[in-house]
Amino acid sequence: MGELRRPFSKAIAVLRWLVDASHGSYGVREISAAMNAPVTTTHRALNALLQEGLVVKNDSNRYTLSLEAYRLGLALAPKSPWREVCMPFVRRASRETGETAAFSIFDPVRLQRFTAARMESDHAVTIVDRGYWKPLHAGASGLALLSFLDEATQAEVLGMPNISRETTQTIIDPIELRKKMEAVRAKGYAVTRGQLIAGVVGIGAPVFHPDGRLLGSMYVSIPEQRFAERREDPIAASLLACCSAFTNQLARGWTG
Amino acid sequence: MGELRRPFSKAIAVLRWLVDASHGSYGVREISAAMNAPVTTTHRALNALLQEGLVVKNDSNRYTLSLEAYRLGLALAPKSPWREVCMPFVRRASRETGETAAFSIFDPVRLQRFTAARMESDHAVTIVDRGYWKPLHAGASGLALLSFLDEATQAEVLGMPNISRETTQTIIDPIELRKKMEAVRAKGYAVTRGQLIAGVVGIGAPVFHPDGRLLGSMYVSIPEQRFAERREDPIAASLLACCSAFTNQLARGWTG
DNA sequence: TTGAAGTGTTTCTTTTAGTGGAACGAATGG
DNA sequence: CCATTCGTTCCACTAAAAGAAACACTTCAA
Repeated sequence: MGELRRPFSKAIAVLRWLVDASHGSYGVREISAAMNAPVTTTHRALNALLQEGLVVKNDSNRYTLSLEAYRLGLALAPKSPWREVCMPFVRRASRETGETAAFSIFDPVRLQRFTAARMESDHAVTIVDRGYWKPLHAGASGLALLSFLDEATQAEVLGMPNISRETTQTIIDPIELRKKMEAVRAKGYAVTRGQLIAGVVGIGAPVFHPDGRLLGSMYVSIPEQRFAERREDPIAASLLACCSAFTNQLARGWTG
Repeated sequence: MGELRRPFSKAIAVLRWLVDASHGSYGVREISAAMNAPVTTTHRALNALLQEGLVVKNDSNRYTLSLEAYRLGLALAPKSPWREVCMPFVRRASRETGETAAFSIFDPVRLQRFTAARMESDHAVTIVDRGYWKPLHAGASGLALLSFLDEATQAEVLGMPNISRETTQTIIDPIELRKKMEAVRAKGYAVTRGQLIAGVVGIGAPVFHPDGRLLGSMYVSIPEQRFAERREDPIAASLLACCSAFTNQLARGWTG
């Protein structure tokens, strides 16, 4: 009856869930359900986290991330090798386009991306998202990455089980996706409408490491109402300039 | 010969060490030494972390924090319930005093503090520190907390084994410390010179939760050369105003 | 060229503590 | 007041964590 035993994995899964999904306190059974694990195991994992001071239990026996957990986050965030390097370029892109600009990091292991830095525009209406891992097949930022990967990796991504329909505009057919990717490569950047968030136009371009490997993508998000066709060219030009400036800076001394 | 078995604890210790002490890559034996644990155990812990994607192993078999680890930090930091609440007051204190202002959170379990938010002054010379847990017996921020704790807790702190001499100015004699604390209580804030960092004057005042318990302290750090005696009063006044404004804001609806 | 001293990793037996279904006692609520 | 939740404890079972030692590999000096 003995199932696979990986206490560390279980506890980290709980921690990760609390970090990603959370803002508040949760009961054992609630967490257990999310983990898809027996209550006892989750309870034990929570106790381990409790002992390490990463979660706290309040008066009504519900669990929350602890101050120490937040401290670790606060200590880690500024050390992130990415933020400091990409922030100037994100700022520049936002200033030049007048819209919300951001930089997505590509993870060659997960074959996913996440937004590492973002600069909101001054407009009252801006786009918010929550900075978790995102797929490559949907949205300008993802497609700007996917389209410039090598053939083998592209095939791997297209074959992944989580080619999900994020919105009604998401392309999930491999053939159509390949066609779209071809168009992206031809232009040098990706333009999508509401593929990831309904009502949002995205323009994204790849950022390469000087050694040639794909690092991430810079992108701009614009509410559909505010976007006009004629804005595409100048925005894309500005974005591409930022991307190559980024690569150049990396070339001038940074051993990533 | 079987020692205590706590795989989760070991792995978290390694992770924490990497987060706190690190900016770079480390070998197994190096980490093992820092952990004060057998190489094998550390190796296993690293493998667990590796499997969870929290660390990565580079070509020369050295270990570093992974992108995913940084992502967790980036995801966690902005969610910190502290930053968003205290940031406005830190900004105000910095603006009013013209110096670097910060807010320290008091942890009633660890009986330590750490800096949750900081606003640098515009001067060329500013104070930097690294945001880990700090003791209460040294520096204005710590003393502003220690002095306003209840008698029993104070005794516990003074009896702790880590009453360390941070600089030559640190007071470590319990009797002298009590005298200093008495003075702090009388004034309502703490002024220290170089107790934590040589050449830095600190002025700190306690922040209370509306329900009366001690939350943290706001403090200002000034390079000694730039500090004049006559500046103490206005800075302290500004600080105390910020602190009570903070408490008032908490009273107006925040269920900390 | 050799070998001493590093490194990270694997092997191995012992034994602890993780596993999870079931039972428990305290809240909660219709 | 019983039914249903909750978090927690109990328990036999056994997988995996422990850690000394051997291993494979690189480095570097003699």
